[in-house]
Amino acid sequence: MSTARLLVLGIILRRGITHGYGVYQELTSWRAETWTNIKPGSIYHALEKLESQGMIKADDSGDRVKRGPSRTEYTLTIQGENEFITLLESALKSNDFQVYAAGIAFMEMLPRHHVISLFDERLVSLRGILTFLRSLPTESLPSNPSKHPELVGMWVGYFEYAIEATQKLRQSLISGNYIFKNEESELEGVDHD
Amino acid sequence: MSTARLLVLGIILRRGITHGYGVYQELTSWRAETWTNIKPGSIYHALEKLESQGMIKADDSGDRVKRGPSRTEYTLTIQGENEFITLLESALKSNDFQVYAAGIAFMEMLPRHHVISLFDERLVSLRGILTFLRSLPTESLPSNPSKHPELVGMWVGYFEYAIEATQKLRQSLISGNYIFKNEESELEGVDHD
DNA sequence: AAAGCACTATTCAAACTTGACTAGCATAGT
DNA sequence: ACTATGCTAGTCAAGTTTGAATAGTGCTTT
Repeated sequence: MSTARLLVLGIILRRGITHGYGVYQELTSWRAETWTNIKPGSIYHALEKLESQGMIKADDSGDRVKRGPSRTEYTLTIQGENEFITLLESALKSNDFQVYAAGIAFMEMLPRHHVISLFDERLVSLRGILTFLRSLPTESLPSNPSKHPELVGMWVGYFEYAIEATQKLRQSLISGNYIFKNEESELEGVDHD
Repeated sequence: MSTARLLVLGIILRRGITHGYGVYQELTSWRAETWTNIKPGSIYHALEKLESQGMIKADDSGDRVKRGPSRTEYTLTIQGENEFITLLESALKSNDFQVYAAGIAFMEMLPRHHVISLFDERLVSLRGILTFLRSLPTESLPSNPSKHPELVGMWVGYFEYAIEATQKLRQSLISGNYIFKNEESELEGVDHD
C-alpha cells in the first residue's frame, strides 16, 4: 500500500481543504523527512490518482488568501473518507514500520477500542514472524547469507522492539491517554465538524 | 537506491553465473520475504537495466543442465563489480533498515576494516538523527500529529535499537568474527578467484 | 495417452517514486 | 528601477515496483 495515499488523504481530511504544496508543508513541519521518504512528486501523483478515482475533488470555492502562484485545492468525498479509514486500519496493522508510523499519526481519527483491537491483530502477526525467525537455524559460519546469524539476529531484535513498542502503546491507550474520535466530551468547545 | 539492484548484483557475483529465476530462488531460500519485499518483476527489471548499462552481460555458454523453459544467464562485468562495491558501501551506511540488511548479507565481500569504518560512518549519522529527535518538544496533547509524542517516541526507540545493534556488530567484527575478503588464509582450498 | 498439477522462467501494463526542472510572486538590497 | 534571492506551486521524464498473466516441462493420475 502506498504511504503517500494515506498521508495525502489524512492531511486533506484534517485540514478540510488543501492543495499539494500545503500537504508538503504539513509533512515537512512534522519533520517527517526523518521517518517517511515522501517527495513532492509522490504527493502530486497521489492527488491526481485520488481525484481520478473520485476520492477527492478539486474545490475552487471563491477567492482564498493566496500569495504566489495559483493552486488547486481539494476536499475529500464520502468515498475518500471511507478509503482513508480502510487505509488507516491496514496501516495500524502493518508490519512495515514506516507505514505503521504514518498510521499512528492519524490514529485518533478512529474510536479508541477500534485502535486497540487493530493493535491486537498487529501483535499476533508480529509474534508469528518473531517465532518463525527464532526457529531459523543460526550456524556460525555463514557460507551463504541465508544463514547469516547477524541478519537473523538483527531482525529478531527489530521485531522484539516492534512488539514491545506496540504493547506499550496499547497499554497507554487502555489507560485513557489521548483523545480519540467521539471523546471530546470533557473539553471546551472544539470546532471541527 | 534500489535494493533490487544490490541484491541482483550480489547474488550473480556470488554464484558466478545465474538467471532471473535463480536469483529469485536464492532470495526465497533466505526467507527474505520477511525482511525484503522483492518480487520477481523487480528482479527482471533490474536485470534488464543492469544489462543495458553494461553492468552484467548475458552469457550463453554451451548446454547447461536445465529443466523447464529456456533461461538467460548473466555474469558481472568489471563495471558491474565496481557498481556492486559502491552500492554495498552505501547500503552499509544506510539509515534504511531494509537496505542495511541487504548490505549485511554481503558484508564479507569487503575487507573487514573497511566494513568497520563504514559502520563508524553509519553510527555518526544515526546518532545525529537521534539527537535531533530527542530535541523535539513532546507535548502531551497532540493537537496535530507533528507533536505526537508516540510518533517521536517510537522513532527514538527505533534509532536507539539501530545504534545498539550496529555497535554490537561492529564490536563482533573487531573481535574477529566471520571471514572477510582476503582472510581465507586459515581455511583449506577456496576456489573462487 | 490425456488431463491435471506443480514447478520453472519470464513478460507486461499499471501504479508509484524520484530527481531535476520550471515558473509565479514578494521583498531586500543596490 | 532593477536584480537577485527565496518561497510558493507544480510538471515531467525516467526509474522502479507491483500484481497478474503467460508459457514451457515433467510427473502423476485416470
